[in-house]
Amino acid sequence: MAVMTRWLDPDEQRTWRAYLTASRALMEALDRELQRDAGMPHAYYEILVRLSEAPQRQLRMSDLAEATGSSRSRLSHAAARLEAAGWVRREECPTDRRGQIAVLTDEGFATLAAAAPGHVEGVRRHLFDALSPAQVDQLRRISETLAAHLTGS
Amino acid sequence: MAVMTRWLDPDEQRTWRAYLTASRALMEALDRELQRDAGMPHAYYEILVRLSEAPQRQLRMSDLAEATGSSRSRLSHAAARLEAAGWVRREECPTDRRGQIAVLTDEGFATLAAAAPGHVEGVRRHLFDALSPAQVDQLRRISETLAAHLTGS
DNA sequence: GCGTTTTTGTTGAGCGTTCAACTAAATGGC
DNA sequence: GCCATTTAGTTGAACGCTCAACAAAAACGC
Repeated sequence: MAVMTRWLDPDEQRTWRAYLTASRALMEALDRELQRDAGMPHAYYEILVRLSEAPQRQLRMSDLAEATGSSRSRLSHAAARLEAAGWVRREECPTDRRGQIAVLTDEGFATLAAAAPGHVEGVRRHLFDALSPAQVDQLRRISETLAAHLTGS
Repeated sequence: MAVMTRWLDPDEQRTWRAYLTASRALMEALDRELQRDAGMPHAYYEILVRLSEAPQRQLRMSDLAEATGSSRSRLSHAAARLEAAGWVRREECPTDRRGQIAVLTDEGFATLAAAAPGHVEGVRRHLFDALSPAQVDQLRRISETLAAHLTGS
C-alpha cells in the first residue's frame, strides 16, 4: 500500500520557500550583472574559470563538464559559443581520438580577468556581506553536505 | 582611485563553490523529476501552487508574478503555455481593464494534486533528509536574510 | 478636463538548456 | 581477433527565459 505523503511542516515550508526566493534572486542578480558587464552568463564564466585554473589552461571536454557540473550536451553547445566568441579553442586529443580538449585563449583569459573583480564584488555584496561569519560557516557545511548527497559521493 | 578587489579567501571560495554545486544539483534534480512525473518544469509547478492557495484559486497576473518572483514577461509566456495545457485560464479583470486574472482550472488543480506528493517527497529526499534539524533552522535564517537583502525589503 | 507619466500585460527575437538520436572511437569478453 | 558494449562528443528540435519594444488603460499634475 502507498505510504502517506510526509508533507512539509510549517517550518520546513517556510525554509523551502525562503530558500527558493533567495537562491533564485541571487543567481538572477549575478547573471544579470555578468551579462551586462562581461557579455556572458554565469555558466560561461564558470567554464572560463575552470579552464583558467587547469594546467596549460586546458581540459578535456568531459573533465570540464564534470568540473562545471554540466551535461556533455550543454558543454558542447557552450563550447561552440565560447569558441565563436574567441575565448576558447578546441583541439584534438593526442591520446584518445574521440576526445576534444578545450583551451582558454589569451583573449578568453583577458576577458575573464576583466570580468572577475566585478563579479567577485557582486558575490560579496549579494551573499557574504549579508551573512555573519558563523552563517557563512553554516552555509558551507550545509552546501557541502547537500553537494555530497546530491552528486552521490 | 579604484579600490583593490577584495577577493574571496579560501573559506569563502570553498563556501561559494559548494553552494553553487549544491543549489544547481538540487534544482536540476527537482526539475527533472517534475518534468518526468508531471510534464512541467519547477517554475510552472510554483505558479500552480500559488494559484491553488489564492482565494477562488485566482490571482492578478502582476500579483502572481510578484508571488513567484518572476518578471511579467516570464509569467506572460508561462501563462500562455499553462493555458494551452488547460491548467490555467485568463479572464478580464472587472475593476481594471488593463488587468488579466489567472485562474487555476479544475484540470490544473487535479494535475497539481497528482504531482504534489512526488515533488514533496523529492524535496525531502534531496534536501531535508540530508540535513540535521539545526541545519534546517540555519538554512531558514540564512535564506530569509538573503531573500530580504536581495529583494530589497 | 488634458497631457504626461506610470502601470499592466503581451509580443518576438535571441539565447541557453534539455532531451533523444546519432557518429566515432575505445574497451571488454571470449 | 572480433563482436558487443561503453564512452566521448556533437547535433537539432523543442522549450523556457531575457530583453527591449510595444499597446492600452489608469493615475497624476495642475
